[in-house]
Amino acid sequence: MNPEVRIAVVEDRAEFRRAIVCALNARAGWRVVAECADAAQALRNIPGAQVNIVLLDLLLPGTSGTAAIPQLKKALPKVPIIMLTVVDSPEEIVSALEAGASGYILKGGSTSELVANVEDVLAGGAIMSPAVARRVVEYFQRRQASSAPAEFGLTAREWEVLRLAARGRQHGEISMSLGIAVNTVKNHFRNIYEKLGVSSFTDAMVKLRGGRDLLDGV
Amino acid sequence: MNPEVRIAVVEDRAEFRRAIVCALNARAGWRVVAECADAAQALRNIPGAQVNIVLLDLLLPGTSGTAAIPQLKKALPKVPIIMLTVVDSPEEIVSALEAGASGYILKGGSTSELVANVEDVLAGGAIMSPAVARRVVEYFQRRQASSAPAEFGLTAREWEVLRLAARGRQHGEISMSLGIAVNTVKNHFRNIYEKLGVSSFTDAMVKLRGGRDLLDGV
DNA sequence: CTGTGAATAGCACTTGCGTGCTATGCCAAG
DNA sequence: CTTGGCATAGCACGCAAGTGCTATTCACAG
Repeated sequence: MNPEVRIAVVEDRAEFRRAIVCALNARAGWRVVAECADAAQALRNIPGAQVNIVLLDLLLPGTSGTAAIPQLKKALPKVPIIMLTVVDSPEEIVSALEAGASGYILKGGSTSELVANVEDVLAGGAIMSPAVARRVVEYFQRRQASSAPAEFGLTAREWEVLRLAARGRQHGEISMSLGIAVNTVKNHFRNIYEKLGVSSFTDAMVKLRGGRDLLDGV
Repeated sequence: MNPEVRIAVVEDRAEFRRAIVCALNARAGWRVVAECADAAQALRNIPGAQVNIVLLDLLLPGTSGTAAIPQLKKALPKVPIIMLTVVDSPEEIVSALEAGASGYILKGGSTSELVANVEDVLAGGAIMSPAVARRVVEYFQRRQASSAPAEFGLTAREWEVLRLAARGRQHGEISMSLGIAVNTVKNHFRNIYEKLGVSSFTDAMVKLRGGRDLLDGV
């Protein structure tokens, strides 16, 4: 029936990419017809390659994998995309699925699992490994009750700074309100970001809101 | 390590319940210690039965399985619940997961799959069969596509840009996702800010949220 | 047919944000 | 007493965000 399953692999780390490609090529009837190291290559090479399925890494140099999904989907609406990555935060997973990914697998599983997952997706299903499913479930449960504030270990002063910023104040205004230097405000943000594992104010808000975006309920 | 895995099964159709119970009891170290035909029975019998995991049907006489989840969770916060049902609508699946279910399996799979899924959940994961995962993905993608109409005189495109930013995306990522230039993204923000009478993204969020700050409800 | 508004895009520029690094004073736990 | 966490502060640098301005295309209403 299927003359051939044509696969594209997008992954920046060459050794890892090779390993995946080998595992996939080893299966009869499958062939990796496109290997790409970043999003730009992917967008250039994949549309013309007649692929049936795309394996896409999330952390790529330049454009992130998630950002590339909508464009890949626009060019190839019917080709399923599987995310294959080490990133397991609920927010990233949900973003990828919203963007159009059909599956999300964490690196670290065996190659036989990978092959089985690809089969599932080709058969019209979607796949999430148990670890990924767990993150998705966490996402739902947090958005439901936001019961556990998670208490990221922020100090009272850090919360104070955050509250003012959350009301639209900028660094200079915050420093005036609290009677401290702007540099100190910046240091508080620095420490907050580190504790939350983010690198921007907006990301911090999303994280503290349990993944609910800033327009939730508007 | 584990002296015994104690399981509860809630399912109204007796024959089906028997089949499940047999399959689970057949595994060494597992024992079904509670069989219930409806939610009321479940709430009466399960809390005292020292169970490690609950298999719960969705369609039950009287209270639905989903409605029973929060109460079971309140009595036994740490005991995972797996939904086992024929209902595969995205809304029902999402509701169950929001309510606190750790997994969702469609009836019709083999008993060996069932056993494997229970193992995954006991190991701390969450599980979704490919068919269920597919529904969840559909849910996310519809949620992203369906958009609110203009209430502040903002155009559809402007809302689209805002929503991505509200999830923590920065200008460059937004431009990639929408397939437009960064300058165009900036222009959209420019117009948004003018319409709202603000001059920063955070101010725009506060304004759109009716003055409620970004940490409201956290 | 023409005007208006939306979406697109570019360029130059300023400002604020985020980060890397260092440093001091304080206070409580060990 | 010393260690460690917290709050304080400074400086320099790169980059994202926001601003001012212009311009093209397209659809649609007048």
